[in-house]
Amino acid sequence: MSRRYITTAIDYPNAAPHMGHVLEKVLADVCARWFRLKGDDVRFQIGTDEHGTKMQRAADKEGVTPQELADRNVELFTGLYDRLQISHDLFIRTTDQKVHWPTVQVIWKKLADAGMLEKRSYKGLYCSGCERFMTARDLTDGICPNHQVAPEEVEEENYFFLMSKDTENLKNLLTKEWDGESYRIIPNNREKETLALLDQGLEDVSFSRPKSSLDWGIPVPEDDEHTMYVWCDALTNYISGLGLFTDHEEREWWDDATVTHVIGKDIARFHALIWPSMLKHVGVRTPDELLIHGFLTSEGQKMSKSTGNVVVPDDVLEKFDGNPDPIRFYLSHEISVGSDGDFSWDRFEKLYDARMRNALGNLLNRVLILIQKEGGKIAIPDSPSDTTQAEDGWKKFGESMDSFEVHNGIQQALALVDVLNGAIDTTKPWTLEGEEKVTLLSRFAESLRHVSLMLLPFVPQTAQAIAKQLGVPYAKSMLEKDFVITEQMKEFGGQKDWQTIGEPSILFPPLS
RNA sequence: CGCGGGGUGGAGCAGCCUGGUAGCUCGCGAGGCUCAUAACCUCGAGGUCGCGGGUUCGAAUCCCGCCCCCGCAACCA
Repeated sequence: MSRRYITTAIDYPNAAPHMGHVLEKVLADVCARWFRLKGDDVRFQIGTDEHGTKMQRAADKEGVTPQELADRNVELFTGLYDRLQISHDLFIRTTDQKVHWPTVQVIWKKLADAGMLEKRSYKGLYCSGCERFMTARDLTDGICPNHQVAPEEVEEENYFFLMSKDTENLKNLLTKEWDGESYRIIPNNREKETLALLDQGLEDVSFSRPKSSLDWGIPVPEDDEHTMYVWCDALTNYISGLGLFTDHEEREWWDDATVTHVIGKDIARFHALIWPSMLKHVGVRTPDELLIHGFLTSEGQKMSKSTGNVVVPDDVLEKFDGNPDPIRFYLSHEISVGSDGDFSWDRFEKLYDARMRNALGNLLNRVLILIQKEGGKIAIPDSPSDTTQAEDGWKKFGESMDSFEVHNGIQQALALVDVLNGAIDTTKPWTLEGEEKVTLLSRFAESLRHVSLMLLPFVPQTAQAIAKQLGVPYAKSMLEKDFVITEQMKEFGGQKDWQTIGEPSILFPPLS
């Protein structure tokens, strides 16, 4: 058995969560659930990054304190993730002074002791209207588009993290190894992109702001005049959640686990470069895998408030009376891991109808009703061809899932559904009688049991509903975190204590 | 010459790393079945895999050049 630590990016709660947040959490949750199901010891962490000027400004605008804003908005995230049945073990908040801050401050001190932090003056173009430094791209003809004024050149003191020292090391870490450690980027088309960053050369990174320009954050240890900027604060959540460098360390989840960070392409550079560099200089090993997902468009267009095409996740849930599985299914099935994808209501409804309702739900129903008419008994015959197919199916499925090609995994499960629907028409069980009929139908039911197990990481509730209708004895414990898909369960006819079916019912109702 | 991503039948995508009969979902046409949620199955139409060149016995896949879309991932969480 192996240990796995899976994390997502921590979300910035200056506004309500959108589909992009959901994509990432569902992807990570599918992975976490899969590894649990195969028997790994899994710890899964998500959270919120609550500091910074954006939060400060959003709070000022509303006339509340940043903490009040954070407390209020964080509930939008935790509530949504509960409704989506994200199976995290810890939700970490960067404003948590007990869980998060102590580790961060130790990290800072260790980086300082290692000679990796240096106070320098930073010169930039500051717009007093925006209250922030502007980059060349922010400006139109050198003028702030929001305030129609030219920003002034301002100089301030920052602590810089001397990352440029690690350029070669990081390249080695990502391509070969650094001190025997390697950090793999998944999928490999993202690897190329990230490595290109290295070729551009690495610059040192600003790690702090004067307190006068950034107050809402973690104070720099032993320097009252400065507040930590996002990197040291936010990235550290991955180990502060494990209590590293405190008296309640759970270090086995880092040192003796496969560590996988699930993040979006926008923050790949920080996770691929700054984070491992920080870790090395505080004497903590680097993570193992960086799983980078793409962005979602909405109806083929970039999601933005001005376009008005931002999809509110709760609207999607509401369409299905709070059932999280349709959206979990859509995101898993339609978006290739790592690629950009699109959310379209039309596509979403069609997929629900065609795949979930017609292919899967209807198959379950037709099989169960036929069995019910024969008395509801299950009698799975020995069948070498079925046995081989089950073995091959699980092998392929496992390979897809293990390599994080989860879209292939769910599609394989659905491909099996198609095969079964076809086989029913060919074998016409309704024309048979007696034992012949029961054994044939039992084979279909048994195949559906396998489908249900394969769907379990993606659509847990649905997978359990299928197993319950099938009457599989383990059905009631399927959603528990210690439920494991055993070798026996993966065998065709391996569930010896399964005798009768349950009560058939409509798995997915039609859309109104 | 900023950096990336993409261009595959009507629509949306997979395949490309590790060359070898072009695959999936939706849509369309014609049959079939009647167990089932007006569902299901079969067959069919529809593609010079952006363009040009190269490597190869063989290229959607590898190499070179070009065209067209999209993103910003430059201290933006």
